[in-house]
Amino acid sequence: MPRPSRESYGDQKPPYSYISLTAMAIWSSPEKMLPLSDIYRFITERFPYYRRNTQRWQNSLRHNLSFNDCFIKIPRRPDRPGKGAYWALHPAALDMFENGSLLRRRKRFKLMKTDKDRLENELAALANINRFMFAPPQPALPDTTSAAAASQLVHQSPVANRPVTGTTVSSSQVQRPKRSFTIESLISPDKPSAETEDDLTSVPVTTAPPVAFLYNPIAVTAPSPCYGGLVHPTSYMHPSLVMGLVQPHPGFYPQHPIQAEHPGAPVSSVFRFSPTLRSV
DNA sequence: TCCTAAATCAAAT
DNA sequence: ATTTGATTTAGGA
Repeated sequence: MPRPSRESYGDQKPPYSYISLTAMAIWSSPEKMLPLSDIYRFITERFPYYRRNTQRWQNSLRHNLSFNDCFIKIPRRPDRPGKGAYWALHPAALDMFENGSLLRRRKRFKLMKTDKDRLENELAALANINRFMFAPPQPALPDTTSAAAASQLVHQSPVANRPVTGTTVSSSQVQRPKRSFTIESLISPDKPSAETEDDLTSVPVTTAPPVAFLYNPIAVTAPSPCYGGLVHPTSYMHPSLVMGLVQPHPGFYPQHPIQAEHPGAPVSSVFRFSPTLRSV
């Protein structure tokens, strides 16, 4: 007999809030993160009720994504183009339904402003690094440690890690002499110079960082074959926001291999230069 | 009934 | 596609 083998509620509205539906969709994915379009699909495929009035509920859904801190937007990797960013669950929000109700939580999941700002910076930094990794090829730098090696490594993506210039991150331009990128300068334990701290977000990006990109390691169970990596020191948020070095990078490579079991573990000062990559 | 999360409508980026 | 605001609806203690 025609029976919706699914866990379908037929045309009745499922007893789930948009937040729980979205969380389900995200959590059901291998990488624990999905673009908006896939969230829509997950819902419409399972719940016939949502095959109607799409304009209405999808607008509400989107409203939820950006309004609730439990959802974080992760920039799409340039080598995997598509529309929109990926949406993931904030690790600290994984238990937001512990009270049992998928209709209404006891309290909203909200981050303190300070945490929200940190998250914002981190994502900016990662997106920034992401850009470098996939920056269009350019004449080699005298000092580029691994431009050549970089292009022959991972995947089939056209990778080039040459400096991107003229990519201004913020308003207040800061004139500074370009100097060659050196591992030493990035991992050196000494303080990032007086002016650094407060001006990180307003410096033109001019230096090539190590080849890296971000992914969502919340789903990683073991060091990924093609990425060595370092857990971002300020990866307060996503156990998952991990910087994956695409290839062994002199001076950087696995000071601390990715350990899915210990995500977010503080590492070195390698990423001291974030949130904005700057000439050093 | 009260509190406030969630849904809705919709304008602005 | 995202973010934000205003307003209404409704879960559940």
